Amino acid sequence: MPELPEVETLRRDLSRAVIGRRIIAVELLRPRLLRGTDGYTLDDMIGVEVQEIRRRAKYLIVELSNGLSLVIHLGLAGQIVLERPSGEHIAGGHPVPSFGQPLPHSLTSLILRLDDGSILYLTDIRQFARLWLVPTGEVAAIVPETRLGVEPLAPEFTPAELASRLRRHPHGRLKPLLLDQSLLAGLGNIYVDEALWGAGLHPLRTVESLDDADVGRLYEAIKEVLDLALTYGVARIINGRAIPGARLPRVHGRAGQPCLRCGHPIEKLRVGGRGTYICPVCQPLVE
DNA sequence: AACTACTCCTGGAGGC
DNA sequence: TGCCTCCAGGAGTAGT
Repeated sequence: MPELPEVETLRRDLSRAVIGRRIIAVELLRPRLLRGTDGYTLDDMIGVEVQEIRRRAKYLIVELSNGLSLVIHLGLAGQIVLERPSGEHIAGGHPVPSFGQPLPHSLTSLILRLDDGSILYLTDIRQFARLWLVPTGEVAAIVPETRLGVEPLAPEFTPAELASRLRRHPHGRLKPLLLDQSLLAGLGNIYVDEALWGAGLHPLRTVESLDDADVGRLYEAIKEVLDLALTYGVARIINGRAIPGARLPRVHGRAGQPCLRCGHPIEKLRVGGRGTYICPVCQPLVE
């Protein structure tokens, strides 16, 4: 569930707390989390300063002062919580286990201790998160530009760019294409549903059925949902169910509840094996 | 090119 | 209460 807005929010929140801090201890409780070290070990992070935290697609890249980078992908249900000495918690990623619950949890995979007394916990109830420690110059081997498309927050992402990328797949359907990280990097199941609802487009629409106005609305809807999530807070969903009270989600996880635009009940379908939520009135399937 | 199925994994929900 | 099955889903791979 951590998609671009969750990872970007975490990047921003962690950056203000850990940049300039030194790592004083590393505990890897679930060794399978670590997928590649290029011959280094996690102990090579000890005594080293955090210089920068970057994001590409759904990857977090923690650049260290010794020329290494810790690359983190939270997978389906990875969560990071930083406990600061003040008692403040900085938390992001999957909301289960609940933020604020005592840590470490039985599924906590990694613990980093920092020189100001902060402790960072990576907890992952589905064990699909992945970690790599590699020279910063070789991060591209883990986060390959050849397999990652345009960043929706970057200036290169324009209506023309979206149209050009979609038009390479005239027979492709919208939802699988928007989930394809090599086309557009960072959207996942939830925000794709939100964007398609915003644009009034059915997830099974083919690219060739879209006119320029449709693509323009889709572009604006993607920008809008990312802006909502980054400004007012990420979508709140646990085990596929929307948690009421936030601005997002507006459609995902709301099966049976009224569409916020027209009142018709939201329907759930499966598209490409993924649970998909639509308003059948606002998002008609036309070819 | 487009699609499906399968793998990794665990916890929560719902059926009976 | 308690088993059992299904589902959640990012990403990679294999097969059609």
